[in-house]
Amino acid sequence: MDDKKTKSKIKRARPPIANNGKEHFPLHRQIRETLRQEVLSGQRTPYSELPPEQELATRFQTSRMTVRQAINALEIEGLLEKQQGRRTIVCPPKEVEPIFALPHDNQPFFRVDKSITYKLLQQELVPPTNQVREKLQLPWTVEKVIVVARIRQLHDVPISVYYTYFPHSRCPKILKEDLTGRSLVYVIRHEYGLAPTLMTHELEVLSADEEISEILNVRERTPILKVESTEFDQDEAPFSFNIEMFRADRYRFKIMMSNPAQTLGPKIKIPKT
Amino acid sequence: MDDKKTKSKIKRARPPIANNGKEHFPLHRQIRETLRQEVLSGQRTPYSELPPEQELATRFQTSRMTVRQAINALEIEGLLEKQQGRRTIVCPPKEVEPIFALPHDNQPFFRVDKSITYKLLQQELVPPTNQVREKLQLPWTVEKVIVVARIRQLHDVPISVYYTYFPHSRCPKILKEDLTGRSLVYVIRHEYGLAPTLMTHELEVLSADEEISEILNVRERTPILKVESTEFDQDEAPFSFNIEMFRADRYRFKIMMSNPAQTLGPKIKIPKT
DNA sequence: TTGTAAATGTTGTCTAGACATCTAACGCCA
DNA sequence: TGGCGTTAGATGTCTAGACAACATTTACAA
Repeated sequence: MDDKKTKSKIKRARPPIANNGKEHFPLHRQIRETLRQEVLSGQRTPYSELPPEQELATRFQTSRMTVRQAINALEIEGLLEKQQGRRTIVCPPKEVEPIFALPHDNQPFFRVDKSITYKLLQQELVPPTNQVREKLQLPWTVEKVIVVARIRQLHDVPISVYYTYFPHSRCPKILKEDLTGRSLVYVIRHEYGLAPTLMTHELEVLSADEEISEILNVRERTPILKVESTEFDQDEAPFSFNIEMFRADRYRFKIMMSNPAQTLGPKIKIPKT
Repeated sequence: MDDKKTKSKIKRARPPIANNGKEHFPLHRQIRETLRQEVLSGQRTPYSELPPEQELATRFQTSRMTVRQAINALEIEGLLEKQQGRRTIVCPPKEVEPIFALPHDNQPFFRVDKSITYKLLQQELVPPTNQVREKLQLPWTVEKVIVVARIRQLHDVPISVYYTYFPHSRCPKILKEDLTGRSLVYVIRHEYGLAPTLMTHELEVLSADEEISEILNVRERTPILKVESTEFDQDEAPFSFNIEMFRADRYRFKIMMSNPAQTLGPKIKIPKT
């Protein structure tokens, strides 16, 4: 778009003389909304560069710090992306394709094409934290659990990191499994015959701290969807506990479930939404 | 805690003379981490007041703007809460009790004690948006759908706002129902006998814009969990579409589900997690 | 030609202060 | 006692500029 000499008609928040007429928003807010509109209306396309902050400051007849305040807010919102030394660019829209799903048969599902890859972080015996001990209902005599930590990637870009904990007694050989390119769920189901009768999922939204942002290669404060799930067998005994942290700035999540009380009848096909 | 004269040992990011030793984080970052530690370690208790920004600036031997940069980041993170004219306070920890749940029988569930109340925003016939038309698979001849919009409150504090859309033909009397204090799900299930055979939920994390922040009475940019759900009957026909937006800064969400393939056996009790 | 150094352009950090706006406390008066 | 304007204290907005850190381009030298 035309980035030059389009002197704006932004209302000054605090006009030189006097103004008891209210009705004016702070300058940084007006700038923010102006820029937002430019992006949402399509005047600025994804990956296109914003003018330098100094130029925007001149155009809006304000100081650079005020422009920065507007831009920073839009960055947190996920509309813009900044990087020191380079110009600020417009973010692409969210992936509409739901990337993680619990389909109607309640088997956790993850897009299974070759574009999904895994990076192993950890696969060993560790002493359980209090949370893991509690979730897996471990007796006090148990001193170690198996932990498998992996990064899930789409086109080699990380979309989540997850930690899975098993009691050692249930699947001792997991430690030696080669998990490259295979869904952990698949291995558990098919090689150990462990299918959950009951699952619980707890969701929480948080913002990426230093550690997570480094692992997922995103900026700090990127919104994260944390999913804690526990799987139970027929005897109500938990056999795995998972913590997965998705970057929530780019992806949507989908859950499909059928009602057991009704599924005793004819089999149900899944309508395409 | 002792807020006075505790001169800090913060390393200056850009020392007066020269420093090629790297190893220093920006000043606002050091201040942020210092304050974060003070909160997380329990030195600062929930609802306690931070010292004024000017005082912190003096203690850290920096300017007020730099302190503000640190505090603003912690506010976005949900650790602090600011309000113009008052001192900044430490946020209470998140509600651990999951406030919204899909229990094992797949009936959406919401805490049913008297502490949950509703505020009606809208209950009328409207022309459907394209999204609603698509989700409800409405023929082109349908010109109006019923929309019910309500705010869900815990102890009279809003926790979510939701919009439910029905085809007019399915439950014509909804328009005249008194929904005060009653769960909409309850009415649909019991008075119209509509129970879903299949449900889909799509989750998305976003940050509160001006409209949402006003409805839910939170600051802009508060993290929001948006849940879009569709309910289908035995004939795979959708009979309701819902959009609910929860404030995600305070609450967790829980989903429990049993595996239909396994629940044909003896009845399952839900373990208390 | 290629590798490296310098220059340039951009965002990041920080300052010291001014004034606006909001809240709560104070104090006066009825 | 109760109501109300004033005042003090706190955060919000904004400026004009300086220097730092990083990415890219340019210029130069081997």
